[in-house]
Amino acid sequence: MSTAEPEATTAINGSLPQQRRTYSIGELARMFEVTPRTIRFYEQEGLLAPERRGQTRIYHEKDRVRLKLTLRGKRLGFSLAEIREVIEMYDAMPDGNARQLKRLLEILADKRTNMERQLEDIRLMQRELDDVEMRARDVLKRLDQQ
Amino acid sequence: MSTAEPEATTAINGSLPQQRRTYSIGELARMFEVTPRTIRFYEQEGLLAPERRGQTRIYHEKDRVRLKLTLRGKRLGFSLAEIREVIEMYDAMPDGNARQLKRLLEILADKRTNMERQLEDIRLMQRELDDVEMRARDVLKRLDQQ
DNA sequence: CAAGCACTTTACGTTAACGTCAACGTCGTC
DNA sequence: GACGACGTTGACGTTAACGTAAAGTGCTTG
Repeated sequence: MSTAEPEATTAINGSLPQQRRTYSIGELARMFEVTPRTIRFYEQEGLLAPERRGQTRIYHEKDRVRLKLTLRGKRLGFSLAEIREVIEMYDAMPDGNARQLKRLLEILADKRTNMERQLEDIRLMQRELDDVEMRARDVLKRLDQQ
Repeated sequence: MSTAEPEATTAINGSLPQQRRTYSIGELARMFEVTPRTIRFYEQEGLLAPERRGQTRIYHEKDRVRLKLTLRGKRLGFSLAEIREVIEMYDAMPDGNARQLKRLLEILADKRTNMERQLEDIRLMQRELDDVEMRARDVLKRLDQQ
């Protein structure tokens, strides 16, 4: 459970007209505080598909956004396989058939209930933390008074 | 990411005066939709410490609450080691020295920022889902019209 | 041109969190 | 008293998500 994420983005394809900014694997790795190994692994798992210049990988905005979404998904406890499933369906959307699209909507609904669940969990967990903290402060105060 | 959790509880020690309800490992496993193996594993990792009647494990309310908190923690992406750390410190609280208590408060603060992070992630993720769903419905509608 | 740096692939290693299987004990009951 | 349901302890297997090490490519900089 780390702590990194540059700026905000809107949709899954952060497609402002044509920012011709590209990134090397090292740059991207530093941006998100992961190792290049991790990024290559995500590619191997079908989560990224960067351009190639010869051997070397070239990452565009699209790839950066995908990586960001992937890491966010991970922090929320999704497996890479689950994340890939959504990404793949999203990519297949334009020419997706009705059955596929409906399947996508199902998955999305699923993720949604998952999010709701987590919200509830977080609220409950925050209460526990409140409770434990109160007691700890209490004991501390008593120690001070002696 | 499963879906189970019986009723609500207040503090880490759901200590209503004396509910003399106990549970077998199988009962507990069914309640929370985990396997007995999982529960034994949590014990081995120091997250549970049930009473023993001969060979057999006897679980009380306290154990049930711990298990619940453990599973909730897991859903929020905490490792078993992290969860144990909090539980251990909580147990050591009554006679904990100041240093330990302050360390506990630090950990709690840490978990808190973590929760905040997750809340933000969830909000962002929900927007992505909104976005993807909209587009999917859009494509579907177009397919219907043809 | 040698050194250094960033990149590449291949392949084996590692950790967490269980699953699975064997081999056994202990009830209640048919 | 055999059977089934439930419990027990090992011990080994498995999966996801990388880490790590080896060995090579390609640029550019002193």
